[in-house]
Amino acid sequence: MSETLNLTRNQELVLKALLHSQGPLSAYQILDELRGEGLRAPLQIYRALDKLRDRKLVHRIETLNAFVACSCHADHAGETVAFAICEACGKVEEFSDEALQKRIGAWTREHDFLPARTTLEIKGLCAACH
Amino acid sequence: MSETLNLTRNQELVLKALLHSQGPLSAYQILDELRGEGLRAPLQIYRALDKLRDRKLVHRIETLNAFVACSCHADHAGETVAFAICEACGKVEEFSDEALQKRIGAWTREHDFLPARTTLEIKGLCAACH
DNA sequence: CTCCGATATGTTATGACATTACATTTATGT
DNA sequence: ACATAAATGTAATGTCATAACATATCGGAG
Ligand SMILES: [Zn+2]
Ligand SMILES: [Zn+2]
Ligand SMILES: [Zn+2]
Ligand SMILES: [Zn+2]
Repeated sequence: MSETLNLTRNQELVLKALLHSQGPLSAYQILDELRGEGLRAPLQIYRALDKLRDRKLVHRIETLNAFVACSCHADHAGETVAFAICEACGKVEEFSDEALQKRIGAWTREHDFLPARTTLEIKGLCAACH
Repeated sequence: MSETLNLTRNQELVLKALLHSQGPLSAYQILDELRGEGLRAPLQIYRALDKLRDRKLVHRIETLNAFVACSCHADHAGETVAFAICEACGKVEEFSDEALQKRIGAWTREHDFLPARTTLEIKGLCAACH
């Protein structure tokens, strides 16, 4: 699977670290996990993350300064991706809500604002934690 | 006006710095503006910001690591506050959309997620910049 | 008024997150 | 084989935020 993605060694290592994690990881946490593989500097992680984010294989959680592997079931074409973040167990659920996007689109049209990227992060307690 | 808010000296200085600014300011930018008033350390700014944020007089823009004075026309009671951020001129428009909140509420109910705080930031170009 | 607890302040040091700059290596297409 | 673009390695630095501790100010109970 990763083979078909033509990832470089560093990119593949970073992606696997995120896939194996239960929750979001900071760049420095990823680095610590990959020191055994020979990675030493933060920049090696950030560069891999940048490429993975370009390809929507990884997302950044702005409110946590951390990263998650994409768990999208559908495609990312033009979608606004949102996250529900449990403050108890740390799990992050990625989702994309059609109606929500429509509402955001309605606001931007009404206010003549040309949107480029939308960040939507909801913090609270997941079903298992309340 | 600020007098009726019973702000301390540092809080009032920080709030005024944000009110006089055209766009969001980082804590360190605020500090630089207030060195003339005798402030020297980042913590003095962060402490004032914390109090101002508690009282919803200031909001943090997560995607910019920066802060803005509240420009809310209505009250903040239970509202989700959102921001439209112009990437050309830097202006930030604060808003609160009832329908949007309803949609977010619908998603969280459907997924049995108990929301605490929502962050919604839209980056793009404002009416004046496109 | 005096004491006391709560809140705010001042200062230094440190921790956490991210990028610049530059040299080197590896992949790709002609 | 060569030229070019992409990726990597490394060190230093920049930016954002908090910990720890000492001091000062405010406000109410006695
Ligand atoms: Zn995704
Ligand atoms: Zn949970
Ligand atoms: Zn506001
Ligand atoms: Zn603009």
